[in-house]
Amino acid sequence: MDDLVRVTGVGRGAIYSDFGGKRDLFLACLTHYQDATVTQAFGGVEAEGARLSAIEAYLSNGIAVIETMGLPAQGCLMGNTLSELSSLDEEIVKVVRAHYDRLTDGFAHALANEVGVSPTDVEIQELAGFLAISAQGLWAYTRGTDNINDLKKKAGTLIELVKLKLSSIPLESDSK
Amino acid sequence: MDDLVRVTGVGRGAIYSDFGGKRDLFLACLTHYQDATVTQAFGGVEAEGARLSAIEAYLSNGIAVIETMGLPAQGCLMGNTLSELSSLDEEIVKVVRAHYDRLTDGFAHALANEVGVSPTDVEIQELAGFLAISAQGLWAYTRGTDNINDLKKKAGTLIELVKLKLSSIPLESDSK
DNA sequence: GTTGTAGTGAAATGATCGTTCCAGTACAAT
DNA sequence: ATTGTACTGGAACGATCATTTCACTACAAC
Repeated sequence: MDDLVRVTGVGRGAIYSDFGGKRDLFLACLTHYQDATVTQAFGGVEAEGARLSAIEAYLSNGIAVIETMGLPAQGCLMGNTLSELSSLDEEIVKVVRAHYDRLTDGFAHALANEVGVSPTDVEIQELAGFLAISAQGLWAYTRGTDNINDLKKKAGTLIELVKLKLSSIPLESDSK
Repeated sequence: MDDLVRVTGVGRGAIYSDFGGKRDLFLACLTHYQDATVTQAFGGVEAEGARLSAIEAYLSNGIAVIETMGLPAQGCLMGNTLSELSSLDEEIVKVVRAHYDRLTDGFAHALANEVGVSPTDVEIQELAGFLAISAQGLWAYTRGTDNINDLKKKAGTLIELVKLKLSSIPLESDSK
């Protein structure tokens, strides 16, 4: 709280009257992170007509941002929150779960477009959920490394594996 | 610290004389976690002659333990620590990095055995590093879900993708 | 100009927590 | 029996921190 007062230049009283307290402030941060940061970074994957290239762009853009900010990075607020959750605050868990669902839906959307099947396809859903987990794992990893090329290669491997899997789901599509 | 005194039944003074303080205690916990918990869970992958089946067992055993302990789970201490690292304590970062390296080496060892190539093979190394990240992502995810079947499917997808990739590295091997 | 709203700046409160200290106890070694 | 070691139980200290309160200021509305 002291840090917030110092960094934002906003008075203590204003913070406590605008938000209820520390926990509510944090919840508001989570929501704002979803609306602003995640939408900014992930919106391309959720956009109409997005395909595998949008997923590639999501990863490489994320890594590019990290590169300009300098390693080690800060990771994803959602993933960090999930790993810090000791007192399992149901309201906060709900927000984090919604994030994973959002990632999964977005990935499924783009993957389905790529292959030309329904986003509700079981294999697509499962692959999308897996992508969400691996991506979160990657963002967590950025907190501990200082090797940007390592990061890029790992993202590349993720995309490569997804492509391999996609090519084994050949239905009514024209694939890239 | 109060919790530790209450739960362990060890006096406060003893804790502070045996370990230096809170930070040193935590570092000792990290080291002990490596020696005991990780070795217990991951030793099969590191064992001589381990192959892909050992990796499958590592994942399914981990999920089985989680199932008996009940969801949501606690995740991996190394991964949790990495995500909680705000004051980047170099000594602690070192331990967490070593954990990722250990996972990567272990995976590379088993993957190389599976395919019949050297563990230093570039593609094997990259796939192993990717496995480490995805596995950590999976353990983090267990902190937020209560769906054990979802977990099992995600682990299955990870293994499936690894198999797909392995089958594209056919050198001098007899594969499973 | 007055009123109302929103914010500042700083002090004060109360809780939490890491750490230290010490008197007393259990017990093994000699 | 005595000495030494290791530990307990609990008090106490000091720092940190979330939260509250309040006198004062800036400013828009009317």
